[in-house]
Amino acid sequence: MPILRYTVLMAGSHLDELLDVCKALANPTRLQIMGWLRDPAEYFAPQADPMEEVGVCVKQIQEKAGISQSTASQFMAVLQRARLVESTRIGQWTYYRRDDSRIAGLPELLKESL
Amino acid sequence: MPILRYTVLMAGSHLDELLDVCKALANPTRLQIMGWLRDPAEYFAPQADPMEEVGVCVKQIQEKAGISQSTASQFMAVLQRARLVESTRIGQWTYYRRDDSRIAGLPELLKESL
DNA sequence: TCGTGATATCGAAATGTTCCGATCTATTGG
DNA sequence: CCAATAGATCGGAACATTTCGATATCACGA
Repeated sequence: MPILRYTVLMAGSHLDELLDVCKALANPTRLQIMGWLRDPAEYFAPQADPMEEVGVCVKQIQEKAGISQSTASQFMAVLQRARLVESTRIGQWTYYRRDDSRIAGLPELLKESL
Repeated sequence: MPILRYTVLMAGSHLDELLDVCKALANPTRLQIMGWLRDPAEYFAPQADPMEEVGVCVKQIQEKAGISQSTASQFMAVLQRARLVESTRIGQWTYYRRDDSRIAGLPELLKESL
Protein backbone atom coordinates (compact mmCIF):
# COMPACT_ATOMS: atom_id res chain seq x y z
CA MET A 1 0.00 0.00 0.00
CA PRO A 2 2.10 2.89 -1.22
CA ILE A 3 -0.50 5.47 -0.21
CA LEU A 4 -0.44 4.41 3.41
CA ARG A 5 3.36 4.43 3.45
CA TYR A 6 3.39 7.91 1.96
CA THR A 7 0.96 9.13 4.60
CA VAL A 8 3.01 7.67 7.40
CA LEU A 9 6.21 9.16 6.02
CA MET A 10 4.66 12.60 5.63
CA ALA A 11 3.21 12.45 9.13
CA GLY A 12 6.65 11.55 10.41
CA SER A 13 8.39 14.51 8.82
CA HIS A 14 5.67 16.89 9.97
CA LEU A 15 6.13 15.47 13.42
CA ASP A 16 9.90 16.01 13.21
CA GLU A 17 9.27 19.54 12.05
CA LEU A 18 6.99 20.25 15.01
CA LEU A 19 9.55 18.63 17.29
CA ASP A 20 12.28 20.96 16.03
CA VAL A 21 10.03 23.99 16.48
CA CYS A 22 9.14 22.94 20.03
CA LYS A 23 12.80 22.32 20.88
CA ALA A 24 13.77 25.72 19.51
CA LEU A 25 11.05 27.44 21.56
CA ALA A 26 11.64 25.36 24.71
CA ASN A 27 14.01 28.00 26.08
CA PRO A 28 12.86 31.20 27.81
CA THR A 29 15.47 33.44 26.19
CA ARG A 30 14.83 32.19 22.66
CA LEU A 31 11.08 32.55 23.18
CA GLN A 32 11.63 36.12 24.39
CA ILE A 33 13.78 36.95 21.37
CA MET A 34 10.96 35.78 19.07
CA GLY A 35 8.65 38.19 20.89
CA TRP A 36 11.05 41.12 20.56
CA LEU A 37 11.39 40.48 16.84
CA ARG A 38 7.65 40.94 16.47
CA ASP A 39 8.13 44.67 16.99
CA PRO A 40 11.85 45.43 16.54
CA ALA A 41 11.44 49.22 16.63
CA GLU A 42 9.94 49.01 20.12
CA TYR A 43 12.62 46.81 21.63
CA PHE A 44 15.86 47.68 19.81
CA ALA A 45 17.87 50.83 19.18
CA PRO A 46 18.20 52.18 15.64
CA GLN A 47 20.91 50.57 13.53
CA ALA A 48 22.73 50.94 10.19
CA ASP A 49 20.09 49.17 8.09
CA PRO A 50 16.28 49.42 8.40
CA MET A 51 15.15 46.80 10.93
CA GLU A 52 11.59 46.50 9.64
CA GLU A 53 13.04 45.16 6.38
CA VAL A 54 16.22 43.26 7.19
CA GLY A 55 15.71 42.52 10.88
CA VAL A 56 17.93 43.06 13.91
CA CYS A 57 21.67 42.42 14.15
CA VAL A 58 23.08 39.85 16.57
CA LYS A 59 24.85 42.45 18.70
CA GLN A 60 21.58 44.13 19.63
CA ILE A 61 19.88 40.85 20.43
CA GLN A 62 22.86 39.86 22.56
CA GLU A 63 22.75 43.10 24.58
CA LYS A 64 18.97 43.06 24.99
CA ALA A 65 18.98 39.43 26.19
CA GLY A 66 22.02 39.89 28.43
CA ILE A 67 23.86 36.89 27.06
CA SER A 68 27.30 36.39 25.55
CA GLN A 69 28.03 36.96 21.88
CA SER A 70 28.61 33.29 21.19
CA THR A 71 25.38 32.28 22.90
CA ALA A 72 23.43 34.87 20.94
CA SER A 73 24.89 33.63 17.67
CA GLN A 74 24.06 30.02 18.52
CA PHE A 75 20.54 30.83 19.67
CA MET A 76 19.78 32.57 16.39
CA ALA A 77 21.18 29.57 14.52
CA VAL A 78 18.82 27.27 16.46
CA LEU A 79 15.84 29.46 15.60
CA GLN A 80 16.93 29.57 11.98
CA ARG A 81 17.33 25.78 11.74
CA ALA A 82 13.73 25.51 12.96
CA ARG A 83 12.90 28.06 10.24
CA LEU A 84 11.39 30.48 12.75
CA VAL A 85 13.68 33.30 11.58
CA GLU A 86 15.45 34.27 8.38
CA SER A 87 18.75 36.10 8.09
CA THR A 88 20.39 38.58 5.77
CA ARG A 89 24.07 39.35 5.77
CA ILE A 90 24.90 42.98 4.95
CA GLY A 91 28.56 43.84 5.28
CA GLN A 92 29.74 42.82 8.69
CA TRP A 93 26.25 42.47 10.12
CA THR A 94 23.90 39.51 10.10
CA TYR A 95 20.31 40.65 10.51
CA TYR A 96 17.64 38.29 11.79
CA ARG A 97 13.90 38.72 11.33
CA ARG A 98 10.85 36.51 11.94
CA ASP A 99 9.80 34.17 9.14
CA ASP A 100 6.19 35.31 9.28
CA SER A 101 4.82 33.03 6.58
CA ARG A 102 6.30 30.07 8.41
CA ILE A 103 4.99 31.26 11.77
CA ALA A 104 1.55 31.79 10.25
CA GLY A 105 1.64 28.11 9.25
CA LEU A 106 2.36 26.83 12.74
CA PRO A 107 -1.29 26.47 13.81
CA GLU A 108 -1.81 24.23 10.79
CA LEU A 109 1.30 22.21 11.66
CA LEU A 110 -0.02 21.89 15.20
CA LYS A 111 -3.39 20.74 13.91
CA GLU A 112 -1.83 18.10 11.68
CA SER A 113 0.83 16.71 13.98
CA LEU A 114 -0.33 17.28 17.55
CA MET B 1 -0.61 52.63 35.17
CA PRO B 2 -2.30 49.49 36.49
CA ILE B 3 -3.57 48.50 33.04
CA LEU B 4 -0.09 48.35 31.55
CA ARG B 5 1.21 46.35 34.50
CA TYR B 6 -1.65 43.92 34.13
CA THR B 7 -0.94 43.53 30.43
CA VAL B 8 2.74 42.89 31.05
CA LEU B 9 2.00 40.38 33.77
CA MET B 10 -0.50 38.51 31.60
CA ALA B 11 1.92 38.45 28.70
CA GLY B 12 4.53 37.00 31.04
CA SER B 13 2.33 34.18 32.27
CA HIS B 14 1.16 33.41 28.73
CA LEU B 15 4.79 33.19 27.74
CA ASP B 16 5.49 30.82 30.63
CA GLU B 17 2.48 28.78 29.60
CA LEU B 18 3.74 28.51 26.02
CA LEU B 19 7.20 27.65 27.35
CA ASP B 20 5.80 24.79 29.40
CA VAL B 21 3.84 23.48 26.41
CA CYS B 22 6.93 23.62 24.18
CA LYS B 23 9.05 21.88 26.80
CA ALA B 24 6.45 19.16 27.18
CA LEU B 25 6.30 18.60 23.42
CA ALA B 26 10.07 18.86 22.90
CA ASN B 27 10.46 15.10 23.21
CA PRO B 28 9.73 12.67 20.38
CA THR B 29 8.04 10.06 22.56
CA ARG B 30 5.75 12.53 24.32
CA LEU B 31 4.82 14.07 20.98
CA GLN B 32 4.02 10.61 19.63
CA ILE B 33 1.86 9.81 22.66
CA MET B 34 -0.18 12.96 22.03
CA GLY B 35 -0.75 11.72 18.49
CA TRP B 36 -1.85 8.27 19.62
CA LEU B 37 -4.32 9.80 22.07
CA ARG B 38 -6.01 11.55 19.15
CA ASP B 39 -7.47 8.20 18.10
CA PRO B 40 -7.12 5.78 21.02
CA ALA B 41 -9.19 3.02 19.44
CA GLU B 42 -6.81 2.84 16.50
CA TYR B 43 -3.62 2.62 18.52
CA PHE B 44 -4.52 0.83 21.74
CA ALA B 45 -6.09 -2.48 22.70
CA PRO B 46 -9.49 -2.59 24.40
CA GLN B 47 -9.46 -2.06 28.16
CA ALA B 48 -11.69 -2.22 31.23
CA ASP B 49 -13.21 1.25 30.80
CA PRO B 50 -14.27 2.98 27.55
CA MET B 51 -11.23 4.80 26.15
CA GLU B 52 -13.17 7.35 24.13
CA GLU B 53 -14.55 8.69 27.41
CA VAL B 54 -11.92 8.23 30.08
CA GLY B 55 -8.78 7.86 27.97
CA VAL B 56 -6.02 5.26 27.96
CA CYS B 57 -4.33 3.70 30.98
CA VAL B 58 -0.62 4.16 31.65
CA LYS B 59 0.18 0.49 31.09
CA GLN B 60 -1.00 0.61 27.49
CA ILE B 61 0.89 3.81 26.77
CA GLN B 62 4.00 2.28 28.30
CA GLU B 63 3.79 -0.83 26.13
CA LYS B 64 2.98 1.07 22.95
CA ALA B 65 5.88 3.50 23.46
CA GLY B 66 8.30 0.78 24.55
CA ILE B 67 9.41 2.59 27.69
CA SER B 68 9.56 1.64 31.36
CA GLN B 69 6.61 2.03 33.70
CA SER B 70 8.25 4.86 35.65
CA THR B 71 9.13 6.78 32.49
CA ALA B 72 5.58 6.42 31.17
CA SER B 73 4.16 7.72 34.45
CA GLN B 74 6.57 10.67 34.46
CA PHE B 75 5.90 11.53 30.82
CA MET B 76 2.16 11.66 31.40
CA ALA B 77 2.75 13.88 34.46
CA VAL B 78 4.79 16.29 32.28
CA LEU B 79 2.00 16.43 29.69
CA GLN B 80 -0.55 16.96 32.43
CA ARG B 81 1.42 19.79 34.07
CA ALA B 82 1.41 21.51 30.66
CA ARG B 83 -2.36 20.85 30.65
CA LEU B 84 -2.16 18.94 27.36
CA VAL B 85 -3.88 15.90 28.90
CA GLU B 86 -6.37 15.25 31.67
CA SER B 87 -6.58 12.17 33.87
CA THR B 88 -9.23 10.13 35.60
CA ARG B 89 -8.52 7.56 38.25
CA ILE B 90 -10.86 4.55 38.19
CA GLY B 91 -9.97 1.82 40.62
CA GLN B 92 -6.36 0.86 40.10
CA TRP B 93 -6.12 2.54 36.70
CA THR B 94 -5.25 6.09 35.79
CA TYR B 95 -6.65 6.99 32.39
CA TYR B 96 -5.20 9.83 30.35
CA ARG B 97 -6.93 11.64 27.49
CA ARG B 98 -6.21 14.78 25.47
CA ASP B 99 -7.47 18.09 26.87
CA ASP B 100 -9.08 19.07 23.59
CA SER B 101 -10.40 22.47 24.65
CA ARG B 102 -6.90 23.38 25.79
CA ILE B 103 -5.33 22.04 22.59
CA ALA B 104 -7.86 23.97 20.53
CA GLY B 105 -6.65 27.12 22.29
CA LEU B 106 -2.99 26.60 21.44
CA PRO B 107 -3.07 28.48 18.11
CA GLU B 108 -4.41 31.50 20.03
CA LEU B 109 -1.68 31.11 22.67
CA LEU B 110 0.87 30.92 19.87
CA LYS B 111 -0.56 34.04 18.27
CA GLU B 112 -0.44 35.98 21.53
CA SER B 113 2.94 34.90 22.86
CA LEU B 114 5.10 33.94 19.90
C1' DT C 1 47.94 46.49 5.11
C1' DC C 2 46.66 46.76 9.87
C1' DG C 3 43.57 47.29 13.53
C1' DT C 4 38.74 47.28 14.91
C1' DG C 5 34.24 45.51 15.20
C1' DA C 6 30.62 41.87 14.05
C1' DT C 7 29.70 37.23 13.68
C1' DA C 8 30.66 32.24 13.68
C1' DT C 9 32.70 28.27 15.59
C1' DC C 10 35.28 25.48 19.05
C1' DG C 11 35.97 23.28 23.50
C1' DA C 12 34.65 22.69 27.99
C1' DA C 13 32.24 23.27 32.57
C1' DA C 14 27.77 23.66 34.63
C1' DT C 15 23.17 22.53 34.47
C1' DG C 16 19.00 20.09 32.86
C1' DT C 17 16.66 16.12 30.70
C1' DT C 18 16.04 11.33 29.89
C1' DC C 19 15.29 6.99 31.48
C1' DC C 20 15.80 3.17 34.22
C1' DG C 21 15.34 -0.06 38.37
C1' DA C 22 13.91 -0.11 43.09
C1' DT C 23 10.59 1.09 46.23
C1' DC C 24 6.14 2.91 48.01
C1' DT C 25 1.00 3.48 47.88
C1' DA C 26 -3.47 2.09 46.59
C1' DT C 27 -6.86 -1.19 44.65
C1' DT C 28 -8.66 -5.60 43.56
C1' DG C 29 -9.80 -10.57 43.98
C1' DG C 30 -9.41 -14.59 46.61
C1' DC D 1 -5.51 -10.52 55.46
C1' DC D 2 -2.58 -11.62 51.35
C1' DA D 3 -0.81 -11.65 46.84
C1' DA D 4 -1.06 -9.49 42.50
C1' DT D 5 -1.49 -5.50 39.64
C1' DA D 6 -1.39 -0.41 38.41
C1' DG D 7 0.58 3.63 39.15
C1' DA D 8 3.57 7.24 41.54
C1' DT D 9 7.84 8.61 43.43
C1' DC D 10 12.86 8.27 44.52
C1' DG D 11 17.78 8.10 43.39
C1' DG D 12 21.10 7.93 40.15
C1' DA D 13 23.68 7.10 35.61
C1' DA D 14 23.79 8.49 30.82
C1' DC D 15 23.02 11.91 27.66
C1' DA D 16 21.79 16.62 25.90
C1' DT D 17 21.45 21.57 26.48
C1' DT D 18 23.18 25.79 28.16
C1' DT D 19 26.53 29.06 28.35
C1' DC D 20 30.79 30.91 28.48
C1' DG D 21 35.63 32.45 26.98
C1' DA D 22 38.93 31.77 23.40
C1' DT D 23 39.75 31.76 18.79
C1' DA D 24 38.77 32.04 13.73
C1' DT D 25 36.64 34.52 9.78
C1' DC D 26 35.18 38.31 7.41
C1' DA D 27 34.21 43.34 6.33
C1' DC D 28 35.43 48.03 6.93
C1' DG D 29 38.11 52.26 7.34
C1' DA D 30 42.53 54.67 8.25
